[in-house]
Amino acid sequence: MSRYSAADIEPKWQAAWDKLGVFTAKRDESRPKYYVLEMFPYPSGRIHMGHVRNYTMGDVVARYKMSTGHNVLHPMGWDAFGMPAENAAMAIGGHPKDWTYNNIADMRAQMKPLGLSIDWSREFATCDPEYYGQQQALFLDMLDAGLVTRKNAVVNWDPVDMTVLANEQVIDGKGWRSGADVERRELTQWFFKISDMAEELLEALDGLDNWPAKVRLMQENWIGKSRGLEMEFTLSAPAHGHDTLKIYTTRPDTLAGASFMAISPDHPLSKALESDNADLAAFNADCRRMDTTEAAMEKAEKRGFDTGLTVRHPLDDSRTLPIWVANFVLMDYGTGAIFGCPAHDQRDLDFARKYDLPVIDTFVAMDSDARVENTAFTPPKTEKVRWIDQPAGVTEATGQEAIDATIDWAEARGLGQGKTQFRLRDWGLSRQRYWGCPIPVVHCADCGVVPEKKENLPVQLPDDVTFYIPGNPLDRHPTWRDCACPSCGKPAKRETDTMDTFVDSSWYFARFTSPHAATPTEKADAEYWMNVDQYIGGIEHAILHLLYSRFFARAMNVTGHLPAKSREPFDALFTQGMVTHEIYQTRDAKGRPVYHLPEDVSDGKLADGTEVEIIPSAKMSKSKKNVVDPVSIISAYGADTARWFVLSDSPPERDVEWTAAGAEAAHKFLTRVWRMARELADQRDAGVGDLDKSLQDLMDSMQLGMNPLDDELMRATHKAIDDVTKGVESFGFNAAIARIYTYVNALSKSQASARMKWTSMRILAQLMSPMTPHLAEEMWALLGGEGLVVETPWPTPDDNMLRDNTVTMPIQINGKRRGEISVPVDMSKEDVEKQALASDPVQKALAGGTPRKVIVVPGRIVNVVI
RNA sequence: GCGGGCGUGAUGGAAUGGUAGACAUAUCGGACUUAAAAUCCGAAGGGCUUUGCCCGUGUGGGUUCGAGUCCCACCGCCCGUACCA
Repeated sequence: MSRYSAADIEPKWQAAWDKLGVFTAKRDESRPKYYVLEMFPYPSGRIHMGHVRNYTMGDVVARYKMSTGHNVLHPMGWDAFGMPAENAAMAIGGHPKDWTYNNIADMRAQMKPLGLSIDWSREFATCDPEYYGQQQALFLDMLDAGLVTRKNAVVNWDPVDMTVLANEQVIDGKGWRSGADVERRELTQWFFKISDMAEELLEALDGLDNWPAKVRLMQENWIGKSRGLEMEFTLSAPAHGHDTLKIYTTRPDTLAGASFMAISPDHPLSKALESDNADLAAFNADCRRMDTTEAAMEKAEKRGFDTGLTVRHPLDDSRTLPIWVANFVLMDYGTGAIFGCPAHDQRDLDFARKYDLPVIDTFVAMDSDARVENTAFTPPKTEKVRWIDQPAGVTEATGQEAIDATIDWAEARGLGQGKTQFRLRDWGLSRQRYWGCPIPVVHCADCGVVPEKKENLPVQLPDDVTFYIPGNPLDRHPTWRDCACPSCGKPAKRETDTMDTFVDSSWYFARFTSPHAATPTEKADAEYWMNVDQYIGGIEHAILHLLYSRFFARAMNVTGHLPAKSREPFDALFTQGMVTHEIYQTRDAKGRPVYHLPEDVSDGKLADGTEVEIIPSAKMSKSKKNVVDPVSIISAYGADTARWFVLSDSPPERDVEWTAAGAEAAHKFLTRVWRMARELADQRDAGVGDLDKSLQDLMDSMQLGMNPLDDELMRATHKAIDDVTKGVESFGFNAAIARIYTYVNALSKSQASARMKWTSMRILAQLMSPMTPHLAEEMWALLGGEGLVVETPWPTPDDNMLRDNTVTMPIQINGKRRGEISVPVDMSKEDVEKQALASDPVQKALAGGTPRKVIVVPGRIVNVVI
């Protein structure tokens, strides 16, 4: 071979790894285990660059850990249930099952050429009956343990298609197919009682030291613990059997500033009033004609309806407050009723101005008497303020102090109770869809809702279903629902709801430890392999997937399927950024955007010379025509180039922009490295000198009398090992790669002996092996390395080789760089100061005077203040 | 709306509160070549009155001997917002 050919190299080494089974994970108590996991993909049919980046990062970690003596588990599977399969069946015909398994086969075939160190023997798809049957067993155990409940919840209902819509299927309040106005409809649904674990899920965040702080913060805010006051207001006159209105507030300190009450359209009082108030009924109906997302609710115009009812103000019997129905009050949170304090809440203020309600200040800033006009006064709860009217008698205090005092005050007088509230709601898992895990329960006329017997699992999806009409095919299947009641044996009907696909992805990491066991997990395997030492995935999963998985791990511990140490299943988490690409866009006659494929654009112009508008760094999407297909990159340059590029150009947690030039450059670099190895190998073949087995051997034999050029390269090699190791261990892959570039530049310029260069080149192969494993094996083999790189221990640097004798220190005058001095590393602070003061720029600036202050940061900098 | 994050040369980016721009791309110059490609070597933030000085990390303030980094406000983009996965 006379030039670098990935097409020849890559399949060869993949076959070599397969033959030895180096990636097959086996329990081995004698070695420390390391479980590295990337979030498994949805089988859309094509892998994309985001997958390449995600799995390459995991592969770097896995291969590095392998080389440091760990027994590595690195599995792969498919998050295979979900709506796209049903949508495909509706759009193009066929069956979700065929579509899904075909996609999996395609994606596996696209993924394998990447040369990932995956144990494919553990592969499974969540739509395998073997997997979802165990998920049903888990569900039954959780039901038994009291972790599951049934209650009502609202869904998006499409009245034309007669079907439940997902939030993403509701566009501007209308169904995506029918275009009909979507309605909120209440259904009885299954829930996991995740809110029972809110406190623990919150507190345990503290222990997740190796998770990004931002993810812990997002989860903390999502769980949303707050302490407030629950209290009752007395209605001036009872209405529809209600004589009090129970509210929950996190700001009881502002009670004196209450100027109206607001209740949810779904509040029992609001519903009761509908019967004799047609206008209110119409208002409520209008409020319910909105999709169910929080964003839509919050962004909608704030509207209210005056019920005409009033309550008495608890602080002053002579004051009455009107009760309004307001579209921004959620029935799900607190009691579905609040008091409005316009002076200290912007939303309440906007509402008060709109409907001409009073604004009553209860506190002002320490240094100002300014009253609220059109901006509510909402200082942080930690800021001290002056109170005008405070029930608990507080005069000067922070908001938080006033809240605490008011809760105590209200409890002492029997006006209300302090209450800790969580924002986190129970996890509704019912889905009215076919392509999901059937919920294994039976509805019996006599016995009610009965769990299916474990020996009847899996409750399998029927294959003979059609998708010509919307709705759940399980519902309309002629026979599938029919079954015997597990309790009394009489004819009964199966539940037709299936599980949220988040359930599937909430325990797959545990299943990988024994993917084909007859129980959800196998004790010894779970005990050995858990926890996941390093989990890698997108930041978009920061809340739901990760929170649900944390809940599931606890539930699996409660039900005996995971050890207690796995209640937190992911020891370390890394969230990686997206792969983006420029969009090339022109406009049609009507000014609408027209998108163009990258290959149709050169020098910012189309073939016919039309200038294109370039939109940088956009998420890859088919409709914008800016998708780069990994398969074509691999066939053009090879997997190592693709892997090298996605790691090199951006820090892993940030987005990386795919550019053709960048890919080209990555390939050129790998070619250059290969050529250097080839040339050295040719010299060896010509019989110049002997090879040493390792860097250590070389050092031992050359330590004395080494020539300066060898010494220089030796030091560069040790520094490269040190820096690359640190980079890989800290997810600084781009920095590690930059360091490899520097090292290669030094190596190619070096005039050191052939022996030294051979050894350095082999070290280079090792340092590159986690990122470009095929090229590394090839170099290793060319240079006479023993065995495979993948099985060779990672090199360790010698501390003596990392130390420099002198250091260059910049000299600042008043914080601006004015010169530098070179001093021995271990020179004392005093001597460094003397040298710095004696230097030309300082002497010049001092002009005979004395400095006001001299700061010496050893090994770093000297700052002279004049 | 709310919660979280990000913003540095032409471009991707580097920088434990301590020399801003490592490394790479694009560009320019040189070597090699009949020529080109490839390869190798080199230059380069902007400006000026160029022994040196000024400006410069989205914008405006602040803390510090010293701020890309910490604090406050604002602008823009991205992620999430509970039935997309």
